Amino acid sequence: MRIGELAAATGTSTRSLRYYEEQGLLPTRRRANGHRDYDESDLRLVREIRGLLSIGFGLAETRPFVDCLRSGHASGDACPAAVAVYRRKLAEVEECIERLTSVRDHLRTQLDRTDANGRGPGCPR
Amino acid sequence: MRIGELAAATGTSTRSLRYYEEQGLLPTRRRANGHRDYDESDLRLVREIRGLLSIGFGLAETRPFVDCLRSGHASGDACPAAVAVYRRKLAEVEECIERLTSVRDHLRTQLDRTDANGRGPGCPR
DNA sequence: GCTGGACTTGACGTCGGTGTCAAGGCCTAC
DNA sequence: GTAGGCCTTGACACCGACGTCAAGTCCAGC
Repeated sequence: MRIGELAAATGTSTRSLRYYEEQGLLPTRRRANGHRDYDESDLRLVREIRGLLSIGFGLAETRPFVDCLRSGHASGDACPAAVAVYRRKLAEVEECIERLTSVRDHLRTQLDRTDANGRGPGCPR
Repeated sequence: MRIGELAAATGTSTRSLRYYEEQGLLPTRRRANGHRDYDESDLRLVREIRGLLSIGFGLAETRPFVDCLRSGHASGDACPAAVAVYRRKLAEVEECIERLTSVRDHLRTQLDRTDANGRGPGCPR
């Protein structure tokens, strides 16, 4: 499989795939003519990466999952390092939710207050 | 008040203040020697900006609040344009909370499974 | 043999809010 | 007069995940 096919199969771009390779997430197998060559296992790697990115992981955080797959495990989260990242991410997400919730409450309070006050004249738009 | 004093008074940096000015958020008053000159009203402007930034507003989104203050209103959110930004931000934040909540639930599920099985179902998505 | 599409590497652009450096002007104290 | 602290403008660096352009290589089809 060439890079364009892999990109199409995973819904990403060749640029991204080269970037993942540059970051050490994808292997560098080449054909005789220098073109990159991929197989089914690489397809799984890219799907794992894209899945994690889509839910807010950083590229670096996908490494344990990718390593896990490449070391022969059936799923990327079968390894302790990956599970640890899951836990860390969960804590991060929970903290973010908390922060946003308090911001939300703050915004609601402000809106209630300005609704009560009415509007001032001569405001810039 | 010179720029260094304003920076100290607002807990920010001179670099940031010059940037705000560059973005049209702060006035450009100068002394005879070319140094920037600030007063109490500018202090309020910067405090408004920093407060909004700290709860996740972008600098551009602070503009209506700053304009509102500069047009003589006692508070930055006294003007319709500012209230509109509040509403928009509230919607954004709420959507973000929703997304993160579903990610959180997803992560928890994954963790439960790996805890139970020693292996997860594969690519999360 | 030629066209054109897919591939290669390399490098710069993006976005936001700064940090930081450079080279110089101003002002006060000693 | 000089040290040094604050000010000035200008410009590059950063982070992340790419987009995009450039110039050249490879290969299949006609």
